[in-house]
Amino acid sequence: MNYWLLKSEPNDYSINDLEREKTVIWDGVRNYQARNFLREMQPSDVAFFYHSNVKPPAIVGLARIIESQIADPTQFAPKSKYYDPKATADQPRWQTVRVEFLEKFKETLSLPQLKAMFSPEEFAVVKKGNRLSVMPVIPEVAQRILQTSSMMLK
DNA sequence: GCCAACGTTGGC
DNA sequence: GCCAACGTTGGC
Repeated sequence: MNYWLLKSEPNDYSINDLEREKTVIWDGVRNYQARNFLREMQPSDVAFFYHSNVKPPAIVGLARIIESQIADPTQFAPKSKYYDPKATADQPRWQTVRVEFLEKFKETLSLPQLKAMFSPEEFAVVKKGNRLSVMPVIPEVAQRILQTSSMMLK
């Protein structure tokens, strides 16, 4: 089982949206490095849900990957801003996953807190200028985040 | 709102 | 294949 981090601007799609909808196809990723990570995801993997472009940016909860290797439907939709004319049903260019809501942290873990806990080498999200919206999380980092968030429940 | 740090595009 | 120009992300 692997851990991941998924960024989303809450104005666009927040953890509350996921909690309400239960599951969602993580569509609209149009960066090759991020897509390659999406292709590696397997059902039962766990993703940290990160809110970007807000004050403060923070990890706000957990989601689980429940279906992998989904062709991102927006690539076939001419009216979508994510439409890709080079994609065909036979040869989709953008694969993604379906995630389900797991939990919302009682206390979120802000970017300043994450910077205090982790080096840029062990956790890329704290690296200055990092723009990647999908990234792996090494087990040591995942465990420390989970421990910290469960401690804050008390 | 600013701007650093990218990723992409396209001319050559 | 190089790289300048441009566009986007996202922290601050």
